[in-house]
Amino acid sequence: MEKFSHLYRFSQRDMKKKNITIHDIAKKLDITASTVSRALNNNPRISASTRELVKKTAMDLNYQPNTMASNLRRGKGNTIGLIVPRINRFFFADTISGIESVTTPAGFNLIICQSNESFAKEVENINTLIENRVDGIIISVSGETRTSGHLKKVLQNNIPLLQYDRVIDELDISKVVNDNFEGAYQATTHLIEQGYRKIAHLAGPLQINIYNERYEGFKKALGDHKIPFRNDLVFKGVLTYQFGRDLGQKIFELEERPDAVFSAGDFAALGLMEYLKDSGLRIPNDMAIAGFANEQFTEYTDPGLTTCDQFAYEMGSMAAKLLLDEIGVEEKNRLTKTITIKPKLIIRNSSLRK
Amino acid sequence: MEKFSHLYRFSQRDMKKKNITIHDIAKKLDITASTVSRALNNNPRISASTRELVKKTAMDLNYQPNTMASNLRRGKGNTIGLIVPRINRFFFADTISGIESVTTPAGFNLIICQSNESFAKEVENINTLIENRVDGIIISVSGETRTSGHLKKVLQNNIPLLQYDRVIDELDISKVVNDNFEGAYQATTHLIEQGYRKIAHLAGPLQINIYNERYEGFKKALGDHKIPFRNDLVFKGVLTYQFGRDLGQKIFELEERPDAVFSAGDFAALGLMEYLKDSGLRIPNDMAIAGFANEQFTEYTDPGLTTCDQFAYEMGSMAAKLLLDEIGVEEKNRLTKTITIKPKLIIRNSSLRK
DNA sequence: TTGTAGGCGTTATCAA
DNA sequence: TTGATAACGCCTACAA
Repeated sequence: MEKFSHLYRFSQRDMKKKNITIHDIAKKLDITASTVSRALNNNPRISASTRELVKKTAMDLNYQPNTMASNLRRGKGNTIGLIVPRINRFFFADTISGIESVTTPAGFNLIICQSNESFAKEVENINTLIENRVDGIIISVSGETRTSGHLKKVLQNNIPLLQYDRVIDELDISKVVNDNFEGAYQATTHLIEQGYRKIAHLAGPLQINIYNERYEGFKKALGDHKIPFRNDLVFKGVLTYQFGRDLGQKIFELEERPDAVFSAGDFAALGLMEYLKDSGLRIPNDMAIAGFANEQFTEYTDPGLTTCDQFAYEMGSMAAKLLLDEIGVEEKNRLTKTITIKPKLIIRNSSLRK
Repeated sequence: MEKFSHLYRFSQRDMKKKNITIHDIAKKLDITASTVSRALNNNPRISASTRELVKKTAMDLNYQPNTMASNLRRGKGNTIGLIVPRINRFFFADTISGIESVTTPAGFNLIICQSNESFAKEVENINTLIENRVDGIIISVSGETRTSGHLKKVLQNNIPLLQYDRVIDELDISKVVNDNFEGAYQATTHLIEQGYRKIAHLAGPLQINIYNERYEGFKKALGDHKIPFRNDLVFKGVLTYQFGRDLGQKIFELEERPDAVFSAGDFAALGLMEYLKDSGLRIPNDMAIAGFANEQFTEYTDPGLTTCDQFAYEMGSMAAKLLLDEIGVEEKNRLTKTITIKPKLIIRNSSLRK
């Protein structure tokens, strides 16, 4: 019997565990909740003495403000929603880091969702964020996303929306993007300047803007240097390591091999390079290779892989700053801005003729 | 004048833009808000017909449930807080991905904070999450964290807390960890079995549990194979690429060089390997190298780097599942569980004697 | 099956 | 400078 009563006491205590509210503080100090609220929020219309007293009491009672209540009352939650295709891609992880470095100090929470490159999941994510009444949304769209109805819904709900990296162009909203065209142009030009003339291109899905832009930059660079564009040297697919390896075989067996390859992604470039190395070709002497994204590993491959750095962390922090700016401004006064970040060509030995 | 009045209309409309509530739906259908609430929440105590009607009307009116209100009323926000040292480390990015893959389908939002390896920032993060009344917190502590007062505060607030990877041991709470001891033991044993006898160790800060465990595993493996432990072959520091390079020089110039090195981190292992290669040593013939973490690049270095995979994604998803389990259980009935995941030794050419 | 009523904890407005 | 009051939108006993 003894031990049961003891259990009972415990469960009683658990049930009763109530959070301290501003009313508790008010009661203790014999003032009203409004005063407590004002004191805690550093409202100027309050005497310094009560402010201090309230704060001290709050500490003593181990008071924790209830953000949910405050959110409801003020009609906003100081939260930014973020949707990315995948968190564990280095580029996106880096952008997230940059975003967080801005949002948290500014007093915003960051809710992160990943679409896993699925349009349906992205729509779900959007709905969740709208229901949570986030103060703004930053998105880099999934590989499947072609339409923007779900994004328009965000705007209809009067939530500032900002796109970055992968964007849908039909929307009149701010964005932070990489100058993919310029990056591809530079990389291709670099290959040409190194003396390569028969240059192939591994292209990502051209419906995704970034890959299309890189493709166009590639073509432009050829044209500007009077090198005929050859469609048979463009290979399209999802730019994975395996895709690169498979293409390596195809390219290796070509009657008339290209002397250089510009891949719109580093993983495919790597797969390609490894296959060719395994097949006995020397990089870059027999074939030069350049990638895109400056993935972490590109520095450590043998030879080092020439690629384009996208300043991911900076893209993230700029996107966050831009969004916070928009949140602070009346909708009708918002300007549509596009920040384009110029990528930097990182030249390594995979393309450098000795 | 014409255009001003038109502007005025717009601003009027903006001011008035009110969100649809369950009361609006109720009014339109001439029923009460409670009924609407029940219909929307699939409460069984309601007729199928009204349920459908309500849902249809909600759609028509473009109703968005107000999660903040619902949260306040129910006293919980369906939110999980996550604190990691850095989002843009591949290991953590991967764990986050795993966590998200569990929390979102379960209907929880994920608020992510990074401590940037700073204890002060970690304390701030904790406070924010407590104020937000998150339903649970998952944390991997910063490199500076030695005390657990801030974590105890979480428990005092009756918020389930779970540690993973880097943990503070003085707390009686569940955790998901890597078997660092075992991983290090395996890696070292592998080197010994390959015939190496004079094995050095690059150790991380030993105050951080994971590095200490790896250090102990290393020592144990030596002992079990009757190889004397030599303190002068243990090098401590923060395991960056540069640290590895610098140590490469030091080790290269040693009168009596080790014939193998086990590094508690991949980046330092890489720096070391590059320095030694540049100095003309052949890996693994002149010196074998093994790392820890299975960073993405380890597969692509030349030679490939032997390392330990930690199943980061799985660690994340297990941590999330475990936490959600605890959230569903009364505090007094919660069990303290430790899930230890055995790492997998990935043997590559950096340690494989031909 | 539906309605009534009250409150979650906070803050804004008005009044004193 | 402080107090009284109401409302943010939703959910849930309890009543009908």
